[in-house]
Amino acid sequence: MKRTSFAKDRCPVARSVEVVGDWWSLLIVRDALAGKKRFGEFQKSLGAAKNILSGRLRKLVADGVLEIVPASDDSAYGEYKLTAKGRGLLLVIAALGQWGGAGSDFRLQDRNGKPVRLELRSEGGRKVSPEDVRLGRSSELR
Amino acid sequence: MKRTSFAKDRCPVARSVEVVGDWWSLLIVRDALAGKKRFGEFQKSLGAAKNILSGRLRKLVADGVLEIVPASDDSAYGEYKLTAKGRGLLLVIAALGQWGGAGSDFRLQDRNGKPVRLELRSEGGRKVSPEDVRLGRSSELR
DNA sequence: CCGTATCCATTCCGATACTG
DNA sequence: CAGTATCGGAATGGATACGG
Repeated sequence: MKRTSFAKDRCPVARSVEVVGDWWSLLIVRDALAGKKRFGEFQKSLGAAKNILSGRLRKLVADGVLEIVPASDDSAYGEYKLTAKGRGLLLVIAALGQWGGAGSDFRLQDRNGKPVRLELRSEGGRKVSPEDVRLGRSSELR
Repeated sequence: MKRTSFAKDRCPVARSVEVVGDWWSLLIVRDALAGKKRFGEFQKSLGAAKNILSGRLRKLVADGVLEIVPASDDSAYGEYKLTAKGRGLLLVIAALGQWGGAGSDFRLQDRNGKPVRLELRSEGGRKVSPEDVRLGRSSELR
């Protein structure tokens, strides 16, 4: 009676959910994208118990989202850094932020501080509204 | 010793996670976006036990992601339909799909069947790469 | 076919104490 | 500061049986 795993699922959404489809992982990635690196920073920001934070960080490292780099400054301990794969989650975080963000202070900005938004574009670069988008046939989803 | 809730968190990512930050909810939304409407369809597609599927559906309805509409064809039972808010999750699903989608058959397409992708654009409509995007200052995140 | 109710195993979470 | 160890309670997940 094990928990069903979607790791091998053909649907990429399911595979993603397997990795970041829980509470803490996404918030950890959010903080990492915001520049946090140290165990203590995450703990303070998230308010999670150390044991569970420890477990999540380990899992994220195992999944290739984070990596531990020796140390930037002093400490004998390493820092948690997003891998390229992990940085790819920016799109997911951004989408969640936009969705939950009506009337909030969430912001994405480019290097010059200009606001950035997520958009759907079709091949030629034409903007597409969500109502006009379809997922592939169901058979392609699983 | 209750589970901490992020529903009131100032960060929209956290609030979103509160609603769809679990396994099943996102997959249910995925299926709903793909056109599934009936209890049985979800159950078959997800392989989830009926009790937990029931609970998730109820929660998603309570959160305004799904609604129950009388019936399209025959049955005395209703169908689960995405609300406007729920359809907004397409961006999230799309992001997850793109992220987990290297070499898979996941597709988004517009009405004409042309492929659609998620992109980051700054104000003027200029494309921005993920590496060039920053989240607001940490203080804005929580 | 659409759920609800029950039972049990597992996993998760929070607090705290402890080590280096 | 950065974790590991342990513990109790809560929520989740799976199977199955039952009722509309």
